[in-house]
Amino acid sequence: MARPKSEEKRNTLLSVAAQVFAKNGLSASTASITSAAGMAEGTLFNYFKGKDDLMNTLYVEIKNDLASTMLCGNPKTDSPKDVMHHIWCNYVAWGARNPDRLAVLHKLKVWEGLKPDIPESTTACFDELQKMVNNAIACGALRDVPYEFMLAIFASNAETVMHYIKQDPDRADFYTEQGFQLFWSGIAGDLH
Amino acid sequence: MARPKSEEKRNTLLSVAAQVFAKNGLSASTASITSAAGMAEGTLFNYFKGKDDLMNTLYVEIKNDLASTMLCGNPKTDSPKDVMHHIWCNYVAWGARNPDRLAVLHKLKVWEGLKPDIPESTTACFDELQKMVNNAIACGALRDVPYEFMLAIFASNAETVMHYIKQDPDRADFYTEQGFQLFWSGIAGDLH
Amino acid sequence: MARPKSEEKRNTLLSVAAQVFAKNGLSASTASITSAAGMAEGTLFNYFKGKDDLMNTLYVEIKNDLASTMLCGNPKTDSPKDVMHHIWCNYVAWGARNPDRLAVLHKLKVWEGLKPDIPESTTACFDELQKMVNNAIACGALRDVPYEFMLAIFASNAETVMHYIKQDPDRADFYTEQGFQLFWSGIAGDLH
Amino acid sequence: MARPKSEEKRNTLLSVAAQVFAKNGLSASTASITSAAGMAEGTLFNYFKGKDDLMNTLYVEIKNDLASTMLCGNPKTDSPKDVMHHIWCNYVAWGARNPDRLAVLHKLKVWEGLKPDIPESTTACFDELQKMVNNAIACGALRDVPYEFMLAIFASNAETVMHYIKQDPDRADFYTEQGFQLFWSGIAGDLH
DNA sequence: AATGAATGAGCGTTCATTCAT
DNA sequence: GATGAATGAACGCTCATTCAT
Repeated sequence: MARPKSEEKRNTLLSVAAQVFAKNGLSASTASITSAAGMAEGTLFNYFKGKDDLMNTLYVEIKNDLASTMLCGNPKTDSPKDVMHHIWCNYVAWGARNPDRLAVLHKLKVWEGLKPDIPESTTACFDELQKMVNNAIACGALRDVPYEFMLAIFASNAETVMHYIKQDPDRADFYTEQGFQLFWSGIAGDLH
Repeated sequence: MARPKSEEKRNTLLSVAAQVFAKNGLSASTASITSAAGMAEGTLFNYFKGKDDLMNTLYVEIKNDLASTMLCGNPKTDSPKDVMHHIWCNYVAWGARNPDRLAVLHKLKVWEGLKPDIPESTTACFDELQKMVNNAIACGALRDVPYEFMLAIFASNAETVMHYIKQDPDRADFYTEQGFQLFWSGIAGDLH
Repeated sequence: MARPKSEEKRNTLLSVAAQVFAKNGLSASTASITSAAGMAEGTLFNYFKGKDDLMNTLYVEIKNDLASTMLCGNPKTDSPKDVMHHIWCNYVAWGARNPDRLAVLHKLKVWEGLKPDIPESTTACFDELQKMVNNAIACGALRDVPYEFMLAIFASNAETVMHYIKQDPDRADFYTEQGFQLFWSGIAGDLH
Repeated sequence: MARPKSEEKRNTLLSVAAQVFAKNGLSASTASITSAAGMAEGTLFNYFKGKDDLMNTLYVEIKNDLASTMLCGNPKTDSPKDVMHHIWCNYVAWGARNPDRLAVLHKLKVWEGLKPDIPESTTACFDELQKMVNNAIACGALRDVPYEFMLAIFASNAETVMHYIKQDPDRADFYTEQGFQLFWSGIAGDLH
């Protein structure tokens, strides 16, 4: 190979694209991305088939980043509440640390052109969580709610929290804990 | 141009724009909107300063529609739970009835170019609700959570419900009630 | 209508395109055409779906022009030789008068992207000629050669003549007559 | 770069280029050629100064191939008719055997960018033919027509024949002979 | 000599907006 | 007021060419 395609350049493009899209919207030009990345306009197309491909790739990349961050450092505990609290905190902290990536994620989620069915390689990682949740439901520790639905509420509540933290970063911990308690109280079964 | 001749044409443009934006994204051309509305390309600019203006106007219009729908038929009851349940149901039903407008609302919310502080002429309508909530918090009927924050959780949960209803319309009632219970259990104070 | 699409502008575009293509090849940019026509870049696309459409339209337009020119002023005579001589002269004279259009015709004929089956609306005009040729063959006045094949030889010989006239315009008449005699001697049956 | 290492690679490039140009037009990318040839993009530029050079070289190469094929196996006869018939058949047979090269030749002939006067190293081979023709004209065996002009008619008629053979290969012999008779009858002097 | 990633000028096309009718 | 042809800046993308490896 004359010069191998550099993984680093690819990553730079993705991360710069996230910043540019966050700042200027998805309608930001590919030229503005390559220029911000210090590359020639054409270089982007060596790494991605087109703008669409870049955007879809970015979507997957952010979702994977988020998913692995959420599960990172899983505590050795059998308590569903503790496990979910851990994940919750990881989630919210990631959002606070990566406001650009979070913003882009939201934009991409409502983007026409998002390839369907890219998504759920992600959720595979959550198998263990699902098992735990189902067990907890069976023994009455959790309200009998569809797993997917619960997860969606979890996510939307967490993102509401992130939204508030972005506007008022000083009270990050407050919102994080308040939010989780709201979620948990809603979800917890009668036994607790 | 403040009060154009035909209020009807203006409304047609807004409602057609919502459909077109929902289907094809905010990048849909103004020509595709006027064409779908059976008007000439230039006509749009007799009613709106430009595409941006159309979009901002549409955003406000949808938000106002939603707000007034939510409060519509307010039940004569002092129970915060009943009041919120009533609003919740109105909200969810509106979303189920107006999937296009809901979709556009989501797209516009993450649109760069949304004029900030178009704002909350909307929330004025919710003054009474706010008073009720604050009273409920004071007497322990509701968890002590910032009003705005609670509203945001309320909205995001409701929208999660709408999302599920869109995919599985037959279980609309189930999701509506499950969702509200989750929300209410989370929000309710220790007294209940 | 606000301003009707002007047939004149359309014709200007076609004729300027022929000149530009003749001079710079089919790879000439659409911008170079509109600029030479004194119009804005976008205007071309009001009149043609795209560059391909312009080129296909131009091809048809030139062929039709040529065909009607060839048949123009048909002499009242029953002699196949006289009729073909008349057409031959019209053909060659057109080529000498319209070197650009002739050049573009040649370029377009070998252009990938030429829509198939556009062509032969043209040949309909030649029905009478075909009848005459077939009669002449039947009575031995013309060699028994497929009509289409004979026409093709006719055309290619005529274009060879045009080619020579372009390089040596002073001897136009000489080449025209020489060429026709070559063609006619080849095609004539034994009776003549 | 005059004599690159691998003559074979150079020839491969030329012959693959002919196929690709025939199929996709002269606007085919250099990358598509090298890729079809199983080489790296840059390799083409080790053998040719640029795309233009490749195309001009290809033009000359095909013309030389054609010329030597036409004269190949020259029969020991003094009859101009037999000699021309021999050449005619070689010509037509070459075209039927090499439709791609024939197609490219036509495309290149109308290509802007063809270097003028690459020229007629080719025609040198035809010196003997020219002598024979001039003699035949002098003694009345051939019509008194400029040699170059006669050659052009010869070529255009032959190519018309090739065109018909391409569409109807089963009647190749028929068209070949019909075509030659047409040509010869046209060209022959009064003595025959 | 061979490679292919990097380059950036140039292209066809779109589209919000203007304005003559 | 309604129209839609005219406009031209801006875009995504291609591709011949270079050159570090």
